[in-house]
Amino acid sequence: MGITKSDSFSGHQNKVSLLFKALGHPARIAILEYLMRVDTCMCGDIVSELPLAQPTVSQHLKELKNAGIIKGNISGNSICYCIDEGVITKLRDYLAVVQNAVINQKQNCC
Amino acid sequence: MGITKSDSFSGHQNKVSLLFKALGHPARIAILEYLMRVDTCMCGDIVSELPLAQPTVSQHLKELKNAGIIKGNISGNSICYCIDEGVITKLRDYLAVVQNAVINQKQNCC
DNA sequence: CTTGTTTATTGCAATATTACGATATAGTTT
DNA sequence: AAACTATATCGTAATATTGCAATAAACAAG
Repeated sequence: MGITKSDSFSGHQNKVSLLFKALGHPARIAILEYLMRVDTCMCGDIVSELPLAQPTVSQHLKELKNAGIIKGNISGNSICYCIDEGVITKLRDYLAVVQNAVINQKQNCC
Repeated sequence: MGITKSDSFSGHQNKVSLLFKALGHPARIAILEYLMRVDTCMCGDIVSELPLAQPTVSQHLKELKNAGIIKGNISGNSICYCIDEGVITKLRDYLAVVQNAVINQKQNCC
């Protein structure tokens, strides 16, 4: 019913899916890639880099922050955003486990 | 407006976000982890493993299949599902690029 | 061909997400 | 303090997602 039955799944499964979900929108990937590209954390104008209105960008930033994918420090009257490497590592490690499990499967009929 | 402005983003950004989005639900993570655990591709009953009704599971399987994360082969009157390792690798590689970019940033003020 | 088993599709209700205008808040500058 | 800049929040409309009952479709077994 549009309501996700979070209670029916493990805490681990919920946590992992929330991280992936945060990356599941092109605007948020664009933000991530912009933060990569600027070669430092970005203290300032992310809005002008994206084809979206300021409140929409603010909302996407909030979701990335809530998921822990980016961090934001107040710096004067602007905000300094950067990617939290730890979470990226966590996701990489998770996918490594998945990949290893698949590789080591005794049968692979597909 | 609930409509994602896909046209405003690059094809790459849309593709990546669709992969992450497919993993952005605990039921789909549970399916992935079940497929890992059974130590082979699962030819049969995934429904009984999940706390969801059969049509709901079928829908989640369809989304994983559409995203290319799992493959399904017909095998008699049941279906054989397994994880597509290639896509997992693709996501790992993407996250590795992100991680390296962050590590090599000249300044990291956060 | 009928029955049972497994998976997919349809239709719909409930909730979530996306987007943005308007407005608020916080800080800086003059 | 007034004006300006940057970001957040509120309210709301449009669309998407989630979940399931009912039903269909595809195949196997008797």
